[in-house]
Amino acid sequence: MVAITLPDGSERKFDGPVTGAELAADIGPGLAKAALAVRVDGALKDLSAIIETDSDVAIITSKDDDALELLRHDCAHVMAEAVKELYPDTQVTIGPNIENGFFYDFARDTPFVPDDLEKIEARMHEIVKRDETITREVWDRSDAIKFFKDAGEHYKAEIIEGIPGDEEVSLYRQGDFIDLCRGPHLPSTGKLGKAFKLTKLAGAYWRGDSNNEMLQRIYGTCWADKKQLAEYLHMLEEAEKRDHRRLGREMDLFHLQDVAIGSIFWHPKGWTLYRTVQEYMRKRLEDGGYVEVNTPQLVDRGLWEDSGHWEKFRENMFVAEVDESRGGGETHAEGEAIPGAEKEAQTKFLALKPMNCPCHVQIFKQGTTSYRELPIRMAEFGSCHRYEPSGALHGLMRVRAFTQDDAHIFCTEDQIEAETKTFIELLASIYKDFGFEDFVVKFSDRPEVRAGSDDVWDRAEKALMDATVAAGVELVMNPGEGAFYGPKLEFVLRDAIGRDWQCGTHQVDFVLPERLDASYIGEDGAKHRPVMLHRAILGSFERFLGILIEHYAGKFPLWLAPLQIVVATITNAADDYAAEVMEAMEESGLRAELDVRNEKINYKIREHSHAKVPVILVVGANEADAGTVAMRRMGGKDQEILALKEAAARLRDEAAGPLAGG
RNA sequence: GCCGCCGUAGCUCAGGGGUAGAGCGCGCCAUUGGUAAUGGCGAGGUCGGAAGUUCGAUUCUUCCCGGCGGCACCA
Repeated sequence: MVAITLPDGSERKFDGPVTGAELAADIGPGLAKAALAVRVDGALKDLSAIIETDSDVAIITSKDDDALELLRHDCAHVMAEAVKELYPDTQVTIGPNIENGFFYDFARDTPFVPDDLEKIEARMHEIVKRDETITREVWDRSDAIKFFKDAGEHYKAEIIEGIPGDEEVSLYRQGDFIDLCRGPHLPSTGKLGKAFKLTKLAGAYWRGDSNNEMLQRIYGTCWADKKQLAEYLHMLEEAEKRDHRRLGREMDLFHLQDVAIGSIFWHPKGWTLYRTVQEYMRKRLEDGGYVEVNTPQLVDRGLWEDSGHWEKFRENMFVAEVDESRGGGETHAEGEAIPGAEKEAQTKFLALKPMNCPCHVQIFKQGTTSYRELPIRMAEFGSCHRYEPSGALHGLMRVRAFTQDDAHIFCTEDQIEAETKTFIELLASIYKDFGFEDFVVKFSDRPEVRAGSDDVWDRAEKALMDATVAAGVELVMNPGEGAFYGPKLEFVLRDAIGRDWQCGTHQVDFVLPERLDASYIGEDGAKHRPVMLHRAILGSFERFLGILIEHYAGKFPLWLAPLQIVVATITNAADDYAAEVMEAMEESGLRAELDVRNEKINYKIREHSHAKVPVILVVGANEADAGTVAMRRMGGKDQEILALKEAAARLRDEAAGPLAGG
């Protein structure tokens, strides 16, 4: 006797073991048809799975959230089947689900081209139409390895060899296609439906290691019905419109150019935005007890050797070679011959700083520091250069020249927790001011290769963890991803199309103070090592502004908008009054422009709306007579008639932004 | 750095072995118009760069540069 409890609490009894399919049929023919899989005591299983003991069981249909996982994974299998049919010389490797879809990696001598995607997709629809039964088989491991090796599927064989000995080796068969898979799967390919689309083609290294061969990856998206698919595709299109690279051009904020790859040319409007954010940050740091410093761009190799960067970070550094015996002080790229410098050359290497920390330690080391002075929170809007791999460059998000809102907190070990908590609170408050209520915090703990004793790591990790809990922040664990010198927190924001970017960071460092011999005088009169906390909130201005542009889709709140107000006239008769309005705005410290062109008001509204100017003050003869303005907000249809004085006061208050009153 | 795709006017894109075209934008003229497209005229391109094939290359081939999407990288 097997008793099945359904989600609604009702119970069904069977004489013996029963499959999910039988259970569904027992409940009703409609459900039997719609059933895709079962959840038995919390675990998702095939519809054909035999339930032998009393269990809580839910029948999964396409309406369940779980169904998407099944559909997407089946979609990957159907794609692999299609690929094997069309291109038999292809080897299949792995094909997991990802957010919104799936991918499958294939090994093939000739790479796929975009046209192939259409053919594969068409074949996938055929396979769905064939409605092939999907069956699960458990194989003997060595039989499975032999089977795949004989079939020329060396990657699959390698995967099976890696499966732990106590695990079952299960294969799923649909038509002539058979694949190693943990499952579960749909009962047949027909259940997949039509709501899928292959989206992109990419190279990907076998097992994610760049030393391995590159495979061909095909990405796809898959949904429960066509409506969901259409919605998703539409969302992608909309997201593209808020791409910061596109808005940067459309809104005349910045540009990139071959002559300085990976560096930003900031235009007046973009630079206004940048400065607004920077001035805001400066104020918040000041209030937060930071002192601001500025340190050199070009720093002698010796310091980088001492700090360890020359050894660990050399590949990412821009290095200039200088012959100091020459009067001109010319610099040359490393390796380039210096003309006429065979003799007497006194060559020196200088590097553009990729980080600010070693320089900050130099400031810390000037004179002596008492324990009474700690913590010292030393901030710098530090310009850094890193030679990033060409394939990594991405608009403002990944550049070779950037400015961090960097700071190093020199403190005692006892102060780590409190400083961390204070930092997280400051960060959350700042993110909130920029409109980011949600962000992901990752905790990266000790990596395999690390400096410092386990005891020190225990304490550092505990301090970070305790501080995070105290700050009420939820963590995602990122095991083994800490820096070699200490654990770190990463604060991650998301761009318009769902790509994650690390912005804020907070790292505990016991190593650099040691390497650069930083010390303070303790209560006992003896020298002690300070701990360094490396921390940034925005991360880099470039990346953060990229995220900010996408977050607001260019429609900035008043305090951030590069151009806040346009005063637009209806007729020339209002020109003089418009100039008065303009003056009132400027006196209120607002960034305003006057538009007295001989154009229709429709034309002006449309143009400034496209430019995403938050406020348009329309003035015509009526307003001039009454001493008012007609205020129109970005995106709104209605207008508000206000006395000029009141409009100026209200806009001034609003434009003060989050720093208002401070 | 690796794989694939792409590079034609300021922008979006069409075209194609005989030195190029649209829309928007831009300029000029007319229009003084009450809240998201007024009308007319006009300017603007070494078709990413370098070689090669050809009588002739923007078009075909090769290499280089850059961009895009991934992968790898990301103190």
